[in-house]
Amino acid sequence: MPKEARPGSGEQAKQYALERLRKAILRGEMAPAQRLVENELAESYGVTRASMRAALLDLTSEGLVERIRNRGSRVRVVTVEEAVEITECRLALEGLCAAKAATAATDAQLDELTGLGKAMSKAVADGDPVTYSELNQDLHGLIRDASGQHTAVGLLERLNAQLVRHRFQLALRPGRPQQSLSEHLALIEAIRARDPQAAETAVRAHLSSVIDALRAD
Amino acid sequence: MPKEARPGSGEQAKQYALERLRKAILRGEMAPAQRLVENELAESYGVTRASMRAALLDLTSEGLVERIRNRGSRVRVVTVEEAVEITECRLALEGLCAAKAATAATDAQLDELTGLGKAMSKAVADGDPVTYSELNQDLHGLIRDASGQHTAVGLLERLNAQLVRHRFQLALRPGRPQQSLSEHLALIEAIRARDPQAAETAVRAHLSSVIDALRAD
DNA sequence: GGCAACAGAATTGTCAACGATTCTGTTCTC
DNA sequence: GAGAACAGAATCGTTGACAATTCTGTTGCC
Repeated sequence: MPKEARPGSGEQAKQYALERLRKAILRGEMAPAQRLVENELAESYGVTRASMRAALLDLTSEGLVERIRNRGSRVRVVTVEEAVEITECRLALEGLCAAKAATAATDAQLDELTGLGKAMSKAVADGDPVTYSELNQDLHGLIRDASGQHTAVGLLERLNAQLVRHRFQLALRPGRPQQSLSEHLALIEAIRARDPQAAETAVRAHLSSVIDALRAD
Repeated sequence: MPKEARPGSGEQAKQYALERLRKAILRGEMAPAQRLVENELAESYGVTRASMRAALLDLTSEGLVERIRNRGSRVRVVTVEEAVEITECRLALEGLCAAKAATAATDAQLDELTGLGKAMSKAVADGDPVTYSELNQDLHGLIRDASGQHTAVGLLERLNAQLVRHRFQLALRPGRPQQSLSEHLALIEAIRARDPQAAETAVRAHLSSVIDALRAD
């Protein structure tokens, strides 16, 4: 059997619907505040309404979907104020991860970091904000993995999912990648030097500047 | 109709079952790793299995319950290592909240803080660890409220829920309340002085000492 | 013409029964 | 006597239908 076949019903139908819908939201295919009708989604994904419902409940607890009793589900809209709050939490948690990563990272991970830094520099030099934004994600992800902080990583993934729209807007702002790059390079250096204190400081500086940029919306 | 009546069925049965079970777990009425059978719980709370099931799913995403496909649900056991990780996240997030609270707290909230500090001193002097532990919770809660950080507060509440058992053990350890008290008083002073930096440092010092105590298990 | 009450449609919430999976204790074979 | 295969029980997963709620467009009244 094909391993990515559509589970018409039964099996892990919920899981399938969950990932499809999550991706759709993260890709911005769903307009903000768009109504999510259980029946429609269930039909379009080829699962039963119960599976779809379960998926929506999951996404609600992930903070991607908002649901009102007897009124249905909507794509959650994150205001700028919320985005700032979320980023402040990221600042605290990623600071922790960066500090841990500075001591816990393997040599192979340090090499990966170095490579990412070069790729990011190149993306900025080439004026390619989309690639840069992706590498940016990879960098933060790598640091999280290297930290070994399972709990913090889980929280951060949830927080990040809620920021897609804002992140996208931010990346396309002129001049933003340049500033972001130098902050990231400083962070990479701190981790490579295995200096937890400096790594945490660098993360905080970086995310503070993100917050400023968000507020300038 | 009585406002806390048992919704024999219908109504918001899931909500009812959810809160009952959550309280039971938080109070430690459920043994660690105890099996949670949907039918049994549903009957004992007077709701249908579907409602109970939904409640269990919610608790799973809150991290209080662990569930294995086709094998059922258990009260999640938090190992010492996890407790340490969770507390490290608390350290980061409560540090943020304390700093914000130092600038955002109202005068009334500062008075409340002062009162709590006195009550805590008294509880320690009286050798009453249970009361002290409750006041401790109140203090952290008050600081969270005063911070106005909606996102961080939500994350912290989830993290804290997972620590009940460890928190309980910690509070009964001889000598622990004394050390904890002085750290808390320093924190209160920092917030009353409206010094964000000092407040964050005080929180970090306090939770670091909690981590040390946890590790000494 | 504007506003409130009302019926119909759309949508979600709940339920009870059926089907699938996993565990457990027993039996059969070597 | 030990291990594997097997049947039975327990439990969870899924489905389809029904009930409750909310929204919407219309009608009647002032």
